[in-house]
Amino acid sequence: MPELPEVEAVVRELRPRLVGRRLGASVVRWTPTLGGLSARAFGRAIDGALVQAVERRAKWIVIDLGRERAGAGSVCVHLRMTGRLQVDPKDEPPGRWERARVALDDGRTLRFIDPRKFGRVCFVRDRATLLGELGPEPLGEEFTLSWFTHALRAHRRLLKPLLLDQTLLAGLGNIYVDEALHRAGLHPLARSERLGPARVSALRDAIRAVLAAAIERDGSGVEIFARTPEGRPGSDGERFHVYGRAGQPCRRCGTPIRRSLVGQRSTFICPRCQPGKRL
DNA sequence: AGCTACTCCTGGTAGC
DNA sequence: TGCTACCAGGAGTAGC
Repeated sequence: MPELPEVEAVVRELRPRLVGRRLGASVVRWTPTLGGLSARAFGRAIDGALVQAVERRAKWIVIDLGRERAGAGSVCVHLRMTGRLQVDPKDEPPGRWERARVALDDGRTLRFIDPRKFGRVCFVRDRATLLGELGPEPLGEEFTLSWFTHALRAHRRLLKPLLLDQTLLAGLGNIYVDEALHRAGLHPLARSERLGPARVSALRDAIRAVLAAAIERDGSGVEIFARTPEGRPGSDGERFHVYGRAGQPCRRCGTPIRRSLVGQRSTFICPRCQPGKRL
């Protein structure tokens, strides 16, 4: 499932294909994709708008339509579990899972494909409507050690659910939280307010290292989710240390990785590298 | 305030 | 072969 690194990869592929393009007519095959807006209102809002920029904020893809009267606002896309955004020739057949498409002025078309229908393509005048509550970017300057120390103390929550909370820190999902916790040697059920300075620092470093490494490799390795907008699969799938590796030996100490549920989510730990409560 | 359970969806897979 | 049952999960919400 796309998390911050996969979304970053998509944005990097889309940017040169979209910036400077003018949007045209849209076709929406599954209206809930628009997040409440009618297909007609969506079409009216974006038709004729010029794409000024394509950016990432947390796991959102933000297509900035600038401030022209015709297209003031942004199209914000969330891939959720299985969403994909790709630019194809305009005669590309929709296939079974296309939920929406928007014509481009270069003869191509921007397609949103999403088998499980969880993804969203939202038009908003003010992006803060969707992005305003998000916490800082884990790779950004705001994610300082002192801020993180304070945030972990203030919230008094279990570590994993807290790290998945996008209003605290924006961009981590199930995979990279498990990877970061393993790298930092921390248990997912540890209390956030009880982490000492060394562990807070190790966690912050681990989060950044895990995300940066994933961005470098472009994609999560889970093929269906890791495809770039051109449909190429992401690179190697051997990168994870714990995620999806139940029963397999920890790459650091050889102890079998254990799977359990934390807050309804699959959670993978090495019981030796991440001591704490039993899962 | 934080925690749990539930909801949205459907492709894939395990079991019979 | 063809069925059923269940799982995956980001984020929002309700209820305690």
